[in-house]
Amino acid sequence: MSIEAIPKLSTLADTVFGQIRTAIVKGELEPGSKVNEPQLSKQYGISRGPLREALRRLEGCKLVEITPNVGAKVVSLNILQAIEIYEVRESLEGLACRLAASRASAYDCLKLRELLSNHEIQIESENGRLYYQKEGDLDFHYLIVQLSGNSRLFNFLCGELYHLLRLYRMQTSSGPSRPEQAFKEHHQIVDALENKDQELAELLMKRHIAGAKKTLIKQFNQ
Amino acid sequence: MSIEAIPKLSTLADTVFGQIRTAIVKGELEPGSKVNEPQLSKQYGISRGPLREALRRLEGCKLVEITPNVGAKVVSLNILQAIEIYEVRESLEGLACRLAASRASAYDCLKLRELLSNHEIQIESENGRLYYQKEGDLDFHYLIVQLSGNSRLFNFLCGELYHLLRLYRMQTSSGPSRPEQAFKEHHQIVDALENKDQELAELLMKRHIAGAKKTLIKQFNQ
DNA sequence: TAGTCATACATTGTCAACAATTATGTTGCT
DNA sequence: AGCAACATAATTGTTGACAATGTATGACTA
Repeated sequence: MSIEAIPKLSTLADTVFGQIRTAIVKGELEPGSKVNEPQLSKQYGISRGPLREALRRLEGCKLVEITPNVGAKVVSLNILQAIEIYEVRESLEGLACRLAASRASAYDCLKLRELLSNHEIQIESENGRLYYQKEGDLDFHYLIVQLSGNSRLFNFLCGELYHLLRLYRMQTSSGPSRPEQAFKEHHQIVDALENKDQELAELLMKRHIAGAKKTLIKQFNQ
Repeated sequence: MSIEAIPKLSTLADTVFGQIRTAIVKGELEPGSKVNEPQLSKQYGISRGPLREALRRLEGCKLVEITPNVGAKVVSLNILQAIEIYEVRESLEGLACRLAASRASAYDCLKLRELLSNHEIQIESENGRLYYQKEGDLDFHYLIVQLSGNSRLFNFLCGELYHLLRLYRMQTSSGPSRPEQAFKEHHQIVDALENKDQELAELLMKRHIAGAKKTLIKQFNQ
């Protein structure tokens, strides 16, 4: 009984949805640029049908904006929209962190520490810092949202908001800077989780994101 | 220069998206039931292409679940999922209310009072109470979210979560009960908005929704 | 030269047919 | 009777063609 070659698990529209989402978040599709259906469908080797379905899903994720009879264009975020995202983040991740505090096991906390250790190592190397700024930061938040156990929360944050965040960071070529500070705050948050201190966990996470928002605004104002 | 008959403002997929969404929320499409594409497309007088695009949008709103090679089925919410929604609501509407408190004008507050007055009148009549339980309740929350000025918040709450809420209420044929209590709390919230008391506004809204959640759970446990 | 109008082109919207997969029902066997 | 394997039907996935709409080009007029 060997492992059979998995024939096809998902549909064309779904796989291309993921591919285009990655392309947008990585900046391979320029923010604000118009999407040409025949061109893209040729590029991905599919017909326009599945492509349009993928675009509809991307519309739902707010990664493209579709205007009837005109077409889809890749979304472009300005500072105001980024601030809106951070406001929502602050609220929801605060909630996620509070819920996580009430549910996280010792093992979960260990896993978080491991993650942070890896980050620390990577911070100390120069290109590691780059990595941390680029993606690693979100890993931590991703895990906590998972620990919250609220699937609605998870879907919205990890399936939508984080991608928009990545897009904005890419667009402005600005990672979450202040890695040392963030690193300390992350550890404080795990402390609170270990103690199952829900209120403190929520407060620390909200403050953590509020701080990131301030840095964001400061960076913009110069 | 008379008003011309507006030829066609949106696409078929978009209009049908709205129609099906209404049908789902009203219960005309039974929760948990499978969606038959040929049948639905015939029913709405369109072909399967636009219908599938509409279904993809509904998938984004979490109103249908699509399984590859199997099809879409109308979502069905259990009590646990409803609680998850209320948790997210509590957090986000708290935020919305705080933001609204910092932005709402005297005129905005007047409008809110008017809305509540109309509700009060309708509460006193018997079928009015029914109305209030069914939809009217959300009008108030809808307006406050609008006043928050955060479009990301607005899109998520009013474009997604409230529809799911309506679906659950319909599914369990249980409106938000406790209308008198809710009515009082609504007025308290407007008081806070008028005083531009952000913290109080947030606290009251969160407590308001937390109370609704408790009622929800109590109703379920009997 | 600027503005507008008409024509031609490109792109999006829609459809119906075909291919691939899943669900259904029947037959034959133990 | 119950189960397995096959054949059939129904449904989903995908495609290419056609229709409708928007966009760009260029000629014509003031």
